[in-house]
Amino acid sequence: MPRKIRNTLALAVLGLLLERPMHPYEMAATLRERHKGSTFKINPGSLYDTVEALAKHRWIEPVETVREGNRPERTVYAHTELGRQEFVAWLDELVREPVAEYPKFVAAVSYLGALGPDRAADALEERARHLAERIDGADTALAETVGKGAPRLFMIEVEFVRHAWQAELDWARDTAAEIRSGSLPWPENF
Amino acid sequence: MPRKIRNTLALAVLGLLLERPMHPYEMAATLRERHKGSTFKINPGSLYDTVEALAKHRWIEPVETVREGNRPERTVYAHTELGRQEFVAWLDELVREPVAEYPKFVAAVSYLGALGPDRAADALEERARHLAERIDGADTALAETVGKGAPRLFMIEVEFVRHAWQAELDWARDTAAEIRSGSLPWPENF
DNA sequence: CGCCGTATAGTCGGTTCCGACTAATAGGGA
DNA sequence: TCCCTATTAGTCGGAACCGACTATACGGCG
Repeated sequence: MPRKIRNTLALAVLGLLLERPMHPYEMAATLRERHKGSTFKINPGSLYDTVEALAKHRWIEPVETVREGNRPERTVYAHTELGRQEFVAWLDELVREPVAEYPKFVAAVSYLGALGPDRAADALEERARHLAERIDGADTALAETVGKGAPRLFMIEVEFVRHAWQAELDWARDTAAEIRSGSLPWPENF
Repeated sequence: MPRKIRNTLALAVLGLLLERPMHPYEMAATLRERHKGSTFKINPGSLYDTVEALAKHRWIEPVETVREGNRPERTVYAHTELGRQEFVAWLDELVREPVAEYPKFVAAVSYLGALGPDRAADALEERARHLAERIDGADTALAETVGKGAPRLFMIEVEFVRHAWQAELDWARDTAAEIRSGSLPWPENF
């Protein structure tokens, strides 16, 4: 039987609840505060759906419903023992086994020919510039975090995406250069 | 106004119809034949939905409904001029502008700490082995295609994913080594 | 002290996506 | 010739996902 919950936002929720009980809105705020907005797609609708699904499977449980001042009620959740176990097992699996992900860029590259050589090279060079900016942003975020004395492990995924972006940038530049130089020949039927 | 159709399968459909008219089932078969099954997620349900959406927006049009022998009716579609234009514009945009994609591995890495150092290093090393296999597979596919005299451009996206996998593999091995050597310190609270 | 922008907290309806299932035919072997 | 399997072609109901929208409260400023 495949895993019952696939949305990775559930992973974020579990991770947070392992620290301490929280209500959904607080989860979203905490994730954003920690720069996790680019790791997880934090959409209110998805978040509440996910929390509900986790509760249904008993990976988390509502622990109290508080009302502070006259603000709307908030349901605070905590992880269960089952949730803690599933979290680690899921994590382990996600790291061990690469899964197919169909990124949009790959789809586009597969029809690169349709742009014609000049436009394709232009587009790749522009992408390279955008990637360079993002890499700068990642470096800044990393330096800032290390500066505040936080352990590297807290931003390890940023190190990874930085590495991945660098590789993509290199490929984009090299491929653009190959197109410009003519060493990547362009067939007629495009 | 954002793009009306986001599913990249629509890109594949348009790309095929620019070659010649086809019916949906034939599109799926053709894509699989060309090893595009790892670039596009070809699911029958999604495919028929996508074709319908494309027709609704007049990017493609039904050109005939044939019945061969006693087989069920098949609706053959062709691209429209609007479809051809949108295809190229969309392609251009997808190549130029990196978009956030939230891959599962990044999500998992962001909680790598929860695995503990030994298990994390194990998991990363296993991933590296899986990636090495995939890279071999990509090399085989590339060699085969070039051997058949097909232009490199037809498999350019395979060159890209091969490059991306290699970068991921390098990172996984390096990070595992850093964990093993203790140069990536592990905080207590995990 | 009334007004406005921002933060808090979440709802809801629609679209998209998925994959198990259906159904018919062609081809091959016993 | 009859059955079995593979191939052809597509349907359908439900799960997942999204993001615009709602509603209240707080704090500062003129």
